[in-house]
Amino acid sequence: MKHELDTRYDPKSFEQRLYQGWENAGYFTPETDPERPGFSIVIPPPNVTGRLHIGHALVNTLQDIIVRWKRMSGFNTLWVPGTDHAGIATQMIVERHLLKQGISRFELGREKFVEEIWKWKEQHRSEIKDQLTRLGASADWTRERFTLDEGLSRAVRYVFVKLYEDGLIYRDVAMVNWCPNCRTAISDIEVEFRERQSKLYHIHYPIEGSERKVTVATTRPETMLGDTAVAVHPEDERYRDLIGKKAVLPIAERRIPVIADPILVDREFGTGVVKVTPAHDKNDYEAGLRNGLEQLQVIGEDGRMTPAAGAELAGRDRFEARKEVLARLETSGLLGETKPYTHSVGVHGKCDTDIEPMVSTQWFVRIEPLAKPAIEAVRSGSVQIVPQSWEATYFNWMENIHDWTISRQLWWGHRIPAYYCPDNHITVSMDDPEACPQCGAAPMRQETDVLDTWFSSGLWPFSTMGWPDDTADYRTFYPTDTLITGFDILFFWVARMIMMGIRFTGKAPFSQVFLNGLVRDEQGQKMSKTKGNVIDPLDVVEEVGADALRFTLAINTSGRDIPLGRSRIQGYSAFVNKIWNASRFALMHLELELKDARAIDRDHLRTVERWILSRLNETTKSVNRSLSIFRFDEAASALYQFFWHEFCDWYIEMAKPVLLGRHGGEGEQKKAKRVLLEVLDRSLRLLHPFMPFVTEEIWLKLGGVEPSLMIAPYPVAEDVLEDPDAERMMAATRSMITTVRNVRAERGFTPKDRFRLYVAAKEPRDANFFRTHAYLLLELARLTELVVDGEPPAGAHHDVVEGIPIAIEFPEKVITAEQVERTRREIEKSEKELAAVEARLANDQFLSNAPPAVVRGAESRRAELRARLEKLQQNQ
RNA sequence: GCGGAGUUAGCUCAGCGGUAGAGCAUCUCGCUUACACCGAGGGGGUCGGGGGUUCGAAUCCCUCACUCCGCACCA
Repeated sequence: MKHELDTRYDPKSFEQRLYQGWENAGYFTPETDPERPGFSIVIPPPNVTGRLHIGHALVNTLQDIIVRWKRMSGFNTLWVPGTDHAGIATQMIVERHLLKQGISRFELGREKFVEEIWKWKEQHRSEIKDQLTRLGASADWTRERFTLDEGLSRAVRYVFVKLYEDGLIYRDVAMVNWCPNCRTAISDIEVEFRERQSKLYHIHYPIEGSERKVTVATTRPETMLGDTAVAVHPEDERYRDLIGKKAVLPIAERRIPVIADPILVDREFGTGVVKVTPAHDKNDYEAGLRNGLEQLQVIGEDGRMTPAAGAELAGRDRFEARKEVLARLETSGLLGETKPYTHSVGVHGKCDTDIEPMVSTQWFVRIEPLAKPAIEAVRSGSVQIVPQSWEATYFNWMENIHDWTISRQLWWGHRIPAYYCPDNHITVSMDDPEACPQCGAAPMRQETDVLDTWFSSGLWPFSTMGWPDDTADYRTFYPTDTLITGFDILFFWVARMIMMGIRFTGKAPFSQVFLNGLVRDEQGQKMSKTKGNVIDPLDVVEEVGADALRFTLAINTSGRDIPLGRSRIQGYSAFVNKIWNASRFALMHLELELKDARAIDRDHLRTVERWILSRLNETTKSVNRSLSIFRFDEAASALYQFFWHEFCDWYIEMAKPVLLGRHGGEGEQKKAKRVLLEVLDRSLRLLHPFMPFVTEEIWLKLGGVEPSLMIAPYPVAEDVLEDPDAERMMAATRSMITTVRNVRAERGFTPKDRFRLYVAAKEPRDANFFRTHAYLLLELARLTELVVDGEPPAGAHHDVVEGIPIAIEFPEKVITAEQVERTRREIEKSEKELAAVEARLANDQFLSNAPPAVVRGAESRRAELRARLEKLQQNQ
């Protein structure tokens, strides 16, 4: 029974059909059996803000490779998919979207606005699912989760209440990072620092009752309106006499004290005088607390000046106010020197707005008690970070961690389960309280703030498994095994999952973390819409199929950033095409189906067949090893190298004489077909995690026992298949063929010209091999005759390959200039190497210190070089 | 300022103590009945500079230079 493949590789004709088949058959859904060896992984939930980009394609391809590999390797495998509500980001996008239609969220009100976001979420969630489907992600959609799901929300609430009861969550007044655009507090890590060309302004503050002025320097003149002191160093002789006096704050005309503060002021820096604005600068805030200074808020939550800034400036934007303040200082002659100044400014990463340090009441997580065990988990190796160099970064951050601001003044997210009674007693509990447990008063008002989105994603590995309930999923699949994600969320997400996981489940949520790099364009530039160098993964899938994209991503993943361009993907789509065509060739000749094929009897195989099985075995070994250490590049390269350059270029070509009936009998042909089937079958299995679609489409035609390749066993190396002897003979045969082709071209013959080859095999075994395998050389090297152990005529071209002398007899003596030059260079090169090897072997230190194997290697290399030189010289 | 990574063929990278590699690009020849998204062959590198350890260094150590990425600071 013959199965054929279409002449053309057309991924569109089968990719979606196959995925549907897998999903319908339930292959993505594991059983909940705690007894079976399990493997689980949770997706880094993409934000429901929009479509997936190429970075998502990368991280999900890598997860799918591992997941498919583990599933085929016999593990009860679960990959949990899902999405993140992404607090600020989603709220911002939907708000902008509605504004385009002329609707403001404030008109809509909280409830209606949140409803709008839910609609948006549903649309994008399904779009994301569709995209992952197109990539071939074998995730269990029956277990899909969303961070605002009922179950996950319960986990969030449980954790909040627990941490509050344990004293690890507290509410306090503090200086936080405020985004005037988003009108919410954000945590320290959400602030990004941007280098900016700015100006440093010097401002003179007159001293009351004196002619003296002190000069301060600032990049933010508008904040001077909120100054409540001027500080100098207590031991600074220049200003010592001013301590305790008053300075007159220009414009505001307020009197503010000159104070001494050794912590705030560095004598060496600038003028040695610092303006102190406790309400709008972090250091000043602390100095204010130390010195009992007033906090005067001159910039409001909206980034506009408050009435405290003076009637004329109130309501003006902070940057406009800056210009105004400068103009006024200029007229009053109190503006000093203005210097260009480069410094970093903190901005909100999501909207690029300058952060305004602001004093406000917020909720915080006391982080140190959580961080300590999380540091220990990595230090002890119970959580392994790959590549390991990230560990240093992890420790550095975790050891200097600050309390985490978790409240957000947003509408979209988990509302904080804290309730205030009319007397402002706070109650935090799992259930909504009717009346105040402390004073009995009612009604209770729930806190309007929501939680930082990362608070819920920090629970993802166990909240998705049904925790805090003791569910079958939790027992079977938690802790998860591997986490694959981008290094950019190591602190945002990975660290928090480790902290929360250990605190609440007593176990680290995963044992290995693979951090992948950033996908960049071919020039190594970051991809961005403004640069126009973005690659949409779905466009690529449309063009060349998911398999080519996946393989390209995998073969470029070593742990560092990945340069990616269209031409690169094009290159690997050629490989997929090659697989298709080689399989097509094989299927034209195969008659047996896999399920009817008997085990291969290795003892009766030809050397070529033993050789390709040995190579395949080596490939199998290396692919499994590489995947186990996340070297996707190594695994993919090994497969590429084997399939294309060993299987296609050599094995298939060598099998053709037998398959096409030009050599050997029917018995030989049967054996060759059996091996061809074996190699194709195993290759497809090995390739499947990387290219699930094309391998499945072909493999289904091989008639295997399993209904799908994705649930067929992954190959494991078997030592019996290793065959150094066959490898040696094939290396010699290949070298001979290459040498003939080579010399033919150098001497100006065309591929059609045929010659006689003399092989001087000393060992009877070798001689016998070349006699029985003469057909290989005759066909592939295009010979007229192969003479084993005969005397070559004068004028033949001599060489030595793999220690075996050979000679090529030409019909006429043609020596091209190119050939002479080439021989000269060959000789020169060999002489140089021989001199080096001889020098080494003459060195007693080398002989006594180097491992015996290395010495032996050098000796045989010397023998080979000597023999080869002798032969090459005959060619001159 | 602290920490990390990088500097290998024209490009993008692998190799990390024992004869310099891959993919792409380039050049020559070939449409040989799986594949021109192909086949065969060629050219191309003193492995960033300098020092050291070693019988032996692209590979280990020191140092310098440049690039990138975190974190901190920034009157």
